[in-house]
Parts: sequence; structure tokens; C-alpha cells
Amino acid sequence: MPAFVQSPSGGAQLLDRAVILLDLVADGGVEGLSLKDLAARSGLNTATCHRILNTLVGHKLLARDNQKRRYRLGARMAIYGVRAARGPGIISRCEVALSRLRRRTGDTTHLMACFNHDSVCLDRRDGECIVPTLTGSIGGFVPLGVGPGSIAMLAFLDEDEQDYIIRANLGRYVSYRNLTEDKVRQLIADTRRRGYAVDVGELIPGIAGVGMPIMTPGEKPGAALSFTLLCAKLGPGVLEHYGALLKEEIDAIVGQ
Amino acid sequence: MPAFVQSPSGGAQLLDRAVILLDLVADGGVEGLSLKDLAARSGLNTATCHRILNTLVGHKLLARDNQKRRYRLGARMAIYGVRAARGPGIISRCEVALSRLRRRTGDTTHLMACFNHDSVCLDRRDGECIVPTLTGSIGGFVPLGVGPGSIAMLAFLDEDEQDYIIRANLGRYVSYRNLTEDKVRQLIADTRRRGYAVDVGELIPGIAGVGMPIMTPGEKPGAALSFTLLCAKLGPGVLEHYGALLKEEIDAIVGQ
DNA sequence: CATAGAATCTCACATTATGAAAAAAGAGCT
DNA sequence: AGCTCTTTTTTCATAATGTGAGATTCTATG
Repeated sequence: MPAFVQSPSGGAQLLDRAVILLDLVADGGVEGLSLKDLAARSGLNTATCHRILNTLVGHKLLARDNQKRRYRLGARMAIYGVRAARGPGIISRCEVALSRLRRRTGDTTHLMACFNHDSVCLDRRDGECIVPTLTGSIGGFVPLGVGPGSIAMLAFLDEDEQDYIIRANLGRYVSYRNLTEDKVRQLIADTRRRGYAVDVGELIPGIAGVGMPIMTPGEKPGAALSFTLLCAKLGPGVLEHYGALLKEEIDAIVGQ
Repeated sequence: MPAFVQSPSGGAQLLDRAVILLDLVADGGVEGLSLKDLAARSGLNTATCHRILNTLVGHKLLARDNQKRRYRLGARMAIYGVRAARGPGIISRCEVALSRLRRRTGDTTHLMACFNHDSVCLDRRDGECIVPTLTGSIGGFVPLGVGPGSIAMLAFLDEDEQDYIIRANLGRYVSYRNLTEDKVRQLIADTRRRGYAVDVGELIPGIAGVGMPIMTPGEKPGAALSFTLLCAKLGPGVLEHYGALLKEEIDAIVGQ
């Protein structure tokens, strides 16, 4: 596992390991993961894994399906989640921006966050037209590299981290229209030059998107704002206008 | 700290401690908590506390306001939260029930969960009339013992745990209308007898509520469903009808 | 009802976490 | 600015905590 994925922290090995497991379970989808899966993927000894998982279940950070003996996220996570969403975190800070962007354009807006190899939808405002999105509703996700919000974040990571993620996601790109490794790298280059990511009907015919990362100085991008709209709405200068709107809101958010 | 609050788990002291800290921060509100606060409240040594907090911040389970040096829930929690809400957890399992109850009555419905000494709103469907609620929207909370959903959960905890929570919350009850320790105990007794909790205009004039716990056999109640409605809608048999509706949905949820 | 595969438990061992104490960084006050 | 008090951060010797190989128990499946 490369250095940037998991930074070992001084004197808390057990916690580091617990977080690895939490991440794996969070990524594990609805079906959940078995002890064996988790031990294999984390690289931890089965016994150690078991002990940590049991503890996490005890605290309801994880839950276990006793029938199938699989682990999934627990009730306490749901509670922490709603609490985190209320506090001064990223979701609250972007609430107004999301709503205002939607109001000023009439289009669907998303707040996406980086999570492992994925881009997760943290919040969303639906536009006047129902547009199909890859992400779906809150909690939905796509591989990093798929879609404008997702590309926007990927583009501003360190190059070695980018490479690592792209390579990890290669197998998943094939299930999207027109997406190859080269294409992703091209999109990243375009995005870095332009400052925002654009997709005009490439992933979903007739659907366009514009995305820009939320960059706190000195940190790698953790989140992005994006628009999804009908290609039919596009005319000269429209993409630039959307880019400018995003920039305005993100500057305000970062400035706080 | 009494046994039922934190069950020490075999061979993972550090994790237990981390969860204590996470809980404290989650409870700490929007302003966040300082190292000193956390060390005092958790009873942990300052250095130990510091080390654990740093690690949690490193993993973005917590975030730190560098200006004010205070800790609050981090971005990763928000992500875990939306993931947990999507999986087969309590929120998903109650989604349909919440919507159906709202549809069948036209009233506001809540999904509440037990968290430390509080009852937290995990999900909500707004009714036809806008009614004021103590809980507010998702993520909002009230002390356990305040409001029908909250009483419903409190009523079915073990007696010693009930006592402990009531005593811990005593100071907070005074800020609610007509609420005293005796009143809470009376409501608990009524709720146990009846199977569901009722409030008719006592906490907020003109606003009534009905709540019932979601009881998985062999476990203490972790969540409750509740209605909030205008007292004006009440007539003979209405409360019983609402109780029956709740029972029907909860039986279905538990039966899954 | 065997059998393999997975989960759980045990325990000797040493790595990891602990916390007292010292150092550093802020916050107030005059 | 200078001084004092408070809070945060770092250090390091010590031992308690977590580790993981292996034994045991459980469970699904042919």
C-alpha cells in the first residue's frame, strides 16, 4: 500500500487498522464483507481482524448480519453522519452554494467527496428538468475519473496518487461509455489547464456536466461542486459561465 | 461510568477510548471541544487523549479548527454517514414505513435513534401542515425523555439505565414546558402500559405526538418511529389508531 | 453425516500504547 | 513589551496492551 493511502500515525496502530477496516466495509456495498474478505483485503491477521471487528460491532460502528456473517456499517455511523452533516463541516459549508447555484441556473447541482478510489455524493439539489446522473442520489458514487466532479478532484491530486488511483480503477472504467485510461489522462490535462472539468454528452448521451474542486490551500482536494444539465442548454460561452459561477461559490467557501 | 454505557471489549482498549472521544465530539455541538474539555470529560490522560485525537484527525474522522484548537466531526464521518444511510441499516429499513405513515395520515413522521443521552433525528417526512417540532430536521436532537419518540425509547431500556439517563438529563428538562423528573417517570409508566408514547400539547401547545420504539428481540431499543400532528386533528380513537399504524409498520420492520 | 472451509478462542510473547513530566506555544493582563 | 498562567505538544522509560500461530468450534454443502 503506497504511502499516501494510509499515513501511519505515531502510536496508534490499532486505530489505523480499525480505520482500514471501516473503509473496507464502507466500500463493501450493501451485501457486506465477511471476515475472510476483510482479512485478505486489509492484509491483517485473521485473529486481529476478528478482534477489531468485534469491538467495532460492540460500539455499533459496524453491524453484523448474523445470518450471513457479514459486516456492514452500523447504526452509530448513521448518527455520526447526520451529526457531521449538521456541524461546520463540508456539507453545511456548501449547502447555500448548492442551492444558489441551482437557483441561478435551474440545473441539478452536486457536492461530491473523495473517498478511497471513489467520488461519493454528499449532497444534491435537483434541477428543473430531471436529468439522469451516474451518481444517483446522496450516498451514490462513481470511480474517481468518471464524471466532471470526479475528474475535477482527481486532476488536482499529486501525480503519483493520480496514477495509483487510475490504475486501481482501470477495470471499472470499461463499463462507462467512451472511457479509457488515455481519455481520463486527457481529461485531467484539460481540467488542470482550464481549472474546471467538462463533459459534453460523452458519458451519457445528451447530458453535460461541469465540475470544480474545492481546494483548501495546502491540502489535496477533498470535495468538488458540479452541475449536470442537458446538452440542449449549451450555447457559446455557457460552459465558461458555469465555470465562473462555480469559481465564485468555491472562492467564497474556501475564504470562510 | 456505569457498565451499560461503555462495554469494555476484550483486547482493544485504544479503540474503546477512541469511540468515547468520537462520542464526546459528536455530542459537542457546532463549536467543538478543546483537548482539555475532552481529556476532562473522557477521564483520559491528556497525552493519551492528544495522541488519539491526532490520529483521528489524520484519518479525517475528526477535524480540527486550527484557529480555535477545537475538535469536531470530520469529512470522513459525513461519507460513512451517507454510506450507512444507503446500506441495509436502520434508515433504509424505515424509509418505506416513514413514507407510508405520512401518506396514510398526512402527518409529519420521524425516525429517531438513541445516542448517549439524546434522541437524534435520523430521518423525517414532512406532513401536509407545517408543524413545529422540538427535534427540527435530520440531525436534530432532544434529551432522552423529551417528546414521544424519545420517551418511547427511554421507556423500554433497563430500569438502571433509565435512571442513569434521567438523572444525567435532569438539568436539561427544565428548559421544556411542564417537564419534571416525576413527569418523565409518569410518562414512562404510561408508555410501558400502553406500548406507545403520547404527548397531547404538553411540550408545545397545540401539538400532539405519538411514538413507538423499534424493538429487535433481545436488544434494547435503538430507534423509534413517531408522528407529530395538530391537537385539532385529535378525536375519539385517533391516538389508538396512530398507535396501531405504528405497530403495524414496526412489526413489519422487525420481522424482516 | 462427513468434510472442507470459515469463524472463534487461547495464550506466550514483545510490540505498542501509556502517562508523568518537561518543553513549547498561546492567551491575558498590566 | 514583559510577565504569568493556561493549554497544547513532545519525550521517553515502563509495562500493559495487542499480537498472531495454532487449536478448537461452528457451519454450509455435497
